[in-house]
Amino acid sequence: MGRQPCCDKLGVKKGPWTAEEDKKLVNFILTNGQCCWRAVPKLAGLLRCGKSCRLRWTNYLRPDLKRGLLTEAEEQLVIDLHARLGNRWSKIAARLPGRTDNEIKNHWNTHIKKKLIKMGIDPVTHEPLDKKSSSPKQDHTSPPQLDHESENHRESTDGAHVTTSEESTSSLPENCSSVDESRSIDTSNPDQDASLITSLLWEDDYQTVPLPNSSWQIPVTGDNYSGNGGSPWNENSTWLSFDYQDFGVEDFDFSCFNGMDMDLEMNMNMSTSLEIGHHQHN
DNA sequence: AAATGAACCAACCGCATCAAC
DNA sequence: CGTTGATGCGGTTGGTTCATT
Repeated sequence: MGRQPCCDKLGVKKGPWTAEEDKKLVNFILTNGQCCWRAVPKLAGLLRCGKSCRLRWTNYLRPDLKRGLLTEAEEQLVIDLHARLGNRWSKIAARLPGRTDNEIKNHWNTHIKKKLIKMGIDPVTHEPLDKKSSSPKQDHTSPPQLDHESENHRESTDGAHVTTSEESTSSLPENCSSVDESRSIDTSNPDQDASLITSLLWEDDYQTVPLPNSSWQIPVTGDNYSGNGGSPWNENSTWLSFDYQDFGVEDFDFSCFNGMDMDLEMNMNMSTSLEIGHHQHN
């Protein structure tokens, strides 16, 4: 007997989610908290595979998501993080509260990449393009030093992996040259806030900030969902074609998202204030 | 106003990893 | 310790929207 496919290909709906499906999924999760994703579609009455449900939730329905374009500060942060972590979008996303890996990945591919190229910076290595082309050692097929470094980071930054002391000591805050490079990428950028964010983030002992959904299985209990703007859903619920009160969960407590690490909250506050600061710049 | 191309983004797919047995 | 199943991640695709001609 072979391994079961992640979902029955037969009778599983694909493609864009309808408001009705969203509603079912959110309603189910808010009511039941987390159970295994594989079981979610069945229990929620959805003709989707669990994977699809998880993706929909994490990328779109999660209440702590920010919507809209990344701010300059966030963008700069993504660049800095990418210089260190490479294409590990989930790790990068973990440092940007309210942003998903998919969102960041998309933004990188559609905006930042082009921006960097325009600025003469290789989006893969984060080195100047002309420098790169003049370097006989490097070619585009073999990712240069930075990629090698990021391979090390892959080990040292991934909590699941055991790190050697050498790897971990050389991992992040100490080895800041690339950040300095990327900081100097755009000296005309009035938004030095991003550098501040980055440095503060690295000071944070480079502990991976847990994603909010790491704790979303905490049962829904409280009564302050309608809160004081604390719930990101308040501001952002407009992007949904329905109102969360439709679910009868107006008293839903987002305490499961309060489980977010203080870092995360700090970062959120920080980026919010930076955002404001940035707007004031403009 | 219509046609076309570019840009954007949600969603899918396949592989990797981890935990349970 | 190997196998299996669930979940997570990153690359990619395809549909939709926007801009240009």
